[in-house]
Amino acid sequence: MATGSDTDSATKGTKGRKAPSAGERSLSTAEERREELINASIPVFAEKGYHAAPTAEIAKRAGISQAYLFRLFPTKEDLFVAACERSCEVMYGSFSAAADLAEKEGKDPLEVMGEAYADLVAENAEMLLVQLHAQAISPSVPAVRETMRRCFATLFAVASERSKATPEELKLWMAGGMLINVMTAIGANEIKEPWAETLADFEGTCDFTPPDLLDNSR
Amino acid sequence: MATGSDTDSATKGTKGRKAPSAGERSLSTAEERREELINASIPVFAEKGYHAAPTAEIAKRAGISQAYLFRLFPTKEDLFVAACERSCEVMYGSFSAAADLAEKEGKDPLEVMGEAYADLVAENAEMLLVQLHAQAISPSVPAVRETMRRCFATLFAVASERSKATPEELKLWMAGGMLINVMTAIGANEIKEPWAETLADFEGTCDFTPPDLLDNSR
DNA sequence: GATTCAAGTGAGTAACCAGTCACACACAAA
DNA sequence: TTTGTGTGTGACTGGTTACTCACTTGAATC
Repeated sequence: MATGSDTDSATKGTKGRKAPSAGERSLSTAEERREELINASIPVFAEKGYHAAPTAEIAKRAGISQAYLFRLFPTKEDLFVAACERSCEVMYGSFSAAADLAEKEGKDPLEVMGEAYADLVAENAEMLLVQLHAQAISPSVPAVRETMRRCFATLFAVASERSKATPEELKLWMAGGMLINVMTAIGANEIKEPWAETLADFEGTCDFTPPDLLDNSR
Repeated sequence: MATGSDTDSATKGTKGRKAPSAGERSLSTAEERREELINASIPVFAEKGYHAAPTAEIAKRAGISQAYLFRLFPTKEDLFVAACERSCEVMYGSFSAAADLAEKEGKDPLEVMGEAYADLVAENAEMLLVQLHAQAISPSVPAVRETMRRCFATLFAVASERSKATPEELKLWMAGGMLINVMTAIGANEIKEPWAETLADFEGTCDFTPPDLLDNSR
């Protein structure tokens, strides 16, 4: 209930139904509710994982009843898959924006995308945690596995198209991203020991490009 | 359903739980049982994760009652932590053995350890899946987070001592390991697409050493 | 007003699960 | 044989959870 107060007056399109006329409309469309539900579910899935996240808590955060949640998403799995897809889309968006920036400033796209990812994770760990949980349950939940496969396929495609990197460079770049994920999950940045400071230093983690490409950047 | 009917003798009313068979001791020590329990728990935790893994199933696999499980491990969390530690120890062992081999054959230790890890994961994905689940719940289960931190600290120390790699090389090596984990979890090796074939090719993933060190190997 | 349909909910239920408890048995030493 | 201690269990329980159902409310159309 903490959340949901700020989003109740979305009403961006409201084509067919509207007529708030000085009063706010009390009903949303199912599509709007689904959107709110996805947003509300991400913190809960991030914190507790798929199995331990109660649908009742998600519904409460979205400001709707649990019963209505199950009308909008017939199963909890459906909702989790939607949350996964959302977190993937956020990542694509972040990468695309970074690539635009790199293109405009003549920097190495892969490097800027890596920095963008480190920033995204630092300020919005929820997306990453949803992904980690999704990866972990991938072997036992086919729908989630398919979603994660598509996620990596798209991620790879975006990174490949927007940079001129070789497959091997892309692989190293991806590997760096995976390391960021894990180190963030265990909070390595809070640890003042050499191993943690080495592994949790994200400044150069995604900077796997040969030195000769890094003349004007940074 | 079929409560323990598969294990040696029926558990029901039969007094002797097992035929003594000529002076053999029929009771195990608590320490032995704990060991069996850890081994039995790993596949279950690997497949279902921490929250969805029922203690009853673990007990059944170990051939003991659920009640006794809770005498040996007061909470499910304790058991999960023990399973995590076990999977870490398996990894250390694999790395140490690989380093011995590399030392004897004059190869690059980091490279051989990477290959050993790829082999370990390929033939024993359970260890890796336990780790993946542990990473995912690290933010919300402090005991697990501590365990994972120690795991990475030890891993880093072993890799550092047994190889002459710089911190930066160790970081790249670790990142490669994280990529192996994720690609294995989503079964990327089954996918016949360029992105998957690139990211799931583990032969060279951990081979981040400069070319001048790779003269006699492979 | 009457009708229709979508949005939305309170009050469940059946299943499951971590953890408990009283009790039984195995073994060894006295 | 007794007694002490550790191994081991069946039968719960209290709490939680995904999902359901009968029902109400809101708004557009006839």
